[in-house]
Order: sequence, then C-alpha cells, then structure tokens
Amino acid sequence: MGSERSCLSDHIRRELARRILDGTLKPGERLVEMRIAAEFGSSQAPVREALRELESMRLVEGSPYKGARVRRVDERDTAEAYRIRGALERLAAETAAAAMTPPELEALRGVVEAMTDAARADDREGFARRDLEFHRAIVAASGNRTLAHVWESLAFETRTRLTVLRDDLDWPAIAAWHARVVEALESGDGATAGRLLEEHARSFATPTPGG
Amino acid sequence: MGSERSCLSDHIRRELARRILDGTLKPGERLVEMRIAAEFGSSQAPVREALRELESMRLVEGSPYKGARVRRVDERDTAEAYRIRGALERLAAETAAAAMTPPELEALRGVVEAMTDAARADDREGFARRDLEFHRAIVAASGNRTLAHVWESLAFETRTRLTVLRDDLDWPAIAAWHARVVEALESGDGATAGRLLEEHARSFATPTPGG
DNA sequence: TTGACCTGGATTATCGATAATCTACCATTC
DNA sequence: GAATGGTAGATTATCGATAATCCAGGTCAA
Repeated sequence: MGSERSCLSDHIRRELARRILDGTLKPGERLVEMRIAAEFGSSQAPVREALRELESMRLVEGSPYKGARVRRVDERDTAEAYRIRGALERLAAETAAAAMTPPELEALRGVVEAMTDAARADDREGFARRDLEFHRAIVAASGNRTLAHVWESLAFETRTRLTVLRDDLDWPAIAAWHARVVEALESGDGATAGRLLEEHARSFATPTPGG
Repeated sequence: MGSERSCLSDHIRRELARRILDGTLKPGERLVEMRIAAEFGSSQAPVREALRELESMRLVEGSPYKGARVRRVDERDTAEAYRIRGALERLAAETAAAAMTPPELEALRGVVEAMTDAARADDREGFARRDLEFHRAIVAASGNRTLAHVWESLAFETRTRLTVLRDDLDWPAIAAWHARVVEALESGDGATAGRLLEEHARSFATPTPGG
C-alpha cells in the first residue's frame, strides 16, 4: 500500500529496485542516467527522481557530478538491517497482540500454512514470499503507519533473496516457528510474540556459518 | 555527515526542511513547485527532486498530479514515531553497552551535565539540543550505521520542538534520568540502559495529560 | 433543485537541449 | 622517469517549454 503510484519515475524506480533485488544489477555497478532513460524510452528527469529515491532507500549511492552506483550491500549491512528488523517487529507484535481481530489472525494462520507447504516442497521462492507476507502483516496489524513505512524502507525484498539461498537452514522448522508466533498473538501474549520475532530476525543477522 | 552536498536541489531541500521545522511552513500548506522555483531563482526540476526527498523523509506528502503539502504531523504521528524511537534506542543501547569506550562514556556524561544545567536554568532550547545530542550519541555508539540512518529519518529535530513546549514535565528529573542511562552503560548493563530508553521514549508517546 | 457533464485555468509530469563538472589520457617540463 | 597541466569526451545538473492531468465553477437536462 501507499507507494502505488502510476507515474513514470515510480515505474522506473520499482523496476530498478527489482533488478538490484534479483542481481541483474550488481553491487558497485554504475547507473548512467541517459542509458537508463534510453532503455525506458523516457528522458533523464524521471530517471533522476527514481535514482534519488533509491538513494534514500540506501539501495544506490551517489555523489554530485559523479553519478550513482548500486550500493555494495555487504554482510555487515544485512546484519545491521536484520537487527533493526528485530527491534521493529518486536514493537509491532507487542502492539498488534492487543489489536488483532479473529479474521486477521485467521489470515495469518493461512499464511503460515502456505509457508509450511512451500517448505515441504522446497519451494524457496514461495517460502520467501510467504515469509515477507507474514512479517508485513504483523507490522501492518500494529496500526503504526510510521512503523510500516520505516520497515518497508529497509527493503527486505532485496535481502531475503540472499538469505533464501542458504542451505544450512531448516525451512520446515522455521515455518513451525512462525506458527508459534501466531499462537502467542492469539492468546494475546504480545511480549512472547515480540521476543520470538526479535530472536528470529537476530538469527538471520548472524553470518552464514560456512562462509 | 553524509548528506552535505552542494547542488541546488540539496540546498532547496535543506531550506525547506528548516522551514517546516521552525514552523515557517505550516502543516497542510501547499508546496507549489513553480512558486518555490521562482523564489530560489531555479527551474522546476531541482524543486521536484527536493520535494521527493522530503517526501521520503515524511516531512511532506504528495500524490501524482496533485502536488505536495507539508505533512500534517498530528499527535498520532508523533506517538508512533516515539514508539519506534524507543525500539531503536533500546537496540542501540544494548549494542553500545558492550562497545563504548571510556572517553565516549565521559563525553556522554558531559552532555548529561549540560542538560542538567539547562534544566535548572529553564533553558528549554538548550535542553532540547542536549537531549538530541545524547540520544544521537548512543545511536552512533552502537556502530550500526543503518540504525543511525533510520533514526535520523524520523526527524526528531522537528518533533522535539513540540514536546519541549510542554509545561507538565519535570525537566530536572528527566535530566537525572539520563544520568541513570549513562550509569547503566558504564557498568556494561545494556539491557537496563535499553529498557530505560524505551520507557523514556514511550512516555513521550503518551498524549499530553491536559490536552 | 439536483445531478451529470463540460470547460478554463492552474499545476504537475515529462521532454529535449544546454551549462557545469568530472575523468582519463596525453603532452610537456624538470 | 615522475610530476604537472591541459584538453577531449562522457556524464550530471539545470533550464525552458510542452503534454497530461486535476479542480472549481458554470451549463443544461430531468
């Protein structure tokens, strides 16, 4: 919600974000305004606006008269973002526990089921999508719009791609773990739900064991 | 740090942010691109970029073909922001406790002393400045740059203005309370420091008792 | 009277072109 | 040979103008 506009610069922004996300655009790669403009059949202006927004999302970095590059998102950045995610979702869960309606909880449970199915089928793409949906729903259920905005600005769509490739994780266990969060929320225990979410995020902030 | 550029659009952005901050531009006020451009002697393009960045800072809001307005920051927004602040600073303190050096702690103590002096002199302007300095220092000491970025994006310079006008608060007590945070950090007790900071922020998230 | 529909003026979104600045390369000097 | 300075090409920052869209107010039919 929110950022669904229809002007050209937003289209370009979304598309560039997607490419950074899926690795088409590699870290450190230059983003030349006119080249991008030519590709989208637009002029320079919308591209500039898109780049500026991506910059404020910290997906690209730039300096005056030198242009923009895809930001090099290293392990440290990801770890930092996941720690913040933990803190934010903890707050979200604590707030949401007192406010979530039975239909909302039902929907959340459905997401967890889909996640479990994806884990069984080793459908990591689907798993990642459900996972995002789950966490986003809790953030939304907090009713704190500023929180939702801040959470979105951390662009976990980008980072999840990397995480989901890890082979050392027990996906069905993670799905089951999400179910525990739902149970805590159902019993109105926001503190427990919050603690679970914070630990979960923190576990992803740890570098991959093997390298 | 960071955002010190020298191009026109950044100059316009900073100036507009300042005016929103000090109330020259009032909430809900329209920001017409060509009018602003005329005032700064520029064309439309730099103004547009500035507005888009202010939008991502949530200082202004806009929709396509309808233009931008100074964002109406109501009590709810402020409450939301302070809750997030609490969550973020809690994380910051927990991380910083294990990392802060004696000189850093010494500096932090100095800030609290200045804050205490300002409180005694009823210098609210000075108090607010020291308060921001204190919290910013803890966020910085966490070493989490992403956290610092997110924290800054909540623009507490803007909101503190409103809070500092409240008459129902015991400023010397608040200053003393900050000293307790330093003590916790000095003894390496990040959990306590974090809890104190979260409670503190949350207390400001509560609407003013009288109205 | 009321509501759908149009029209004019204002404003935003985008364009194509120019000015300002950077970077890499080469010549020149010591 | 190394350092300095200058020049050409590429790229960004900004401009002025045009196309697209919105909004207020009036017109007309029922």
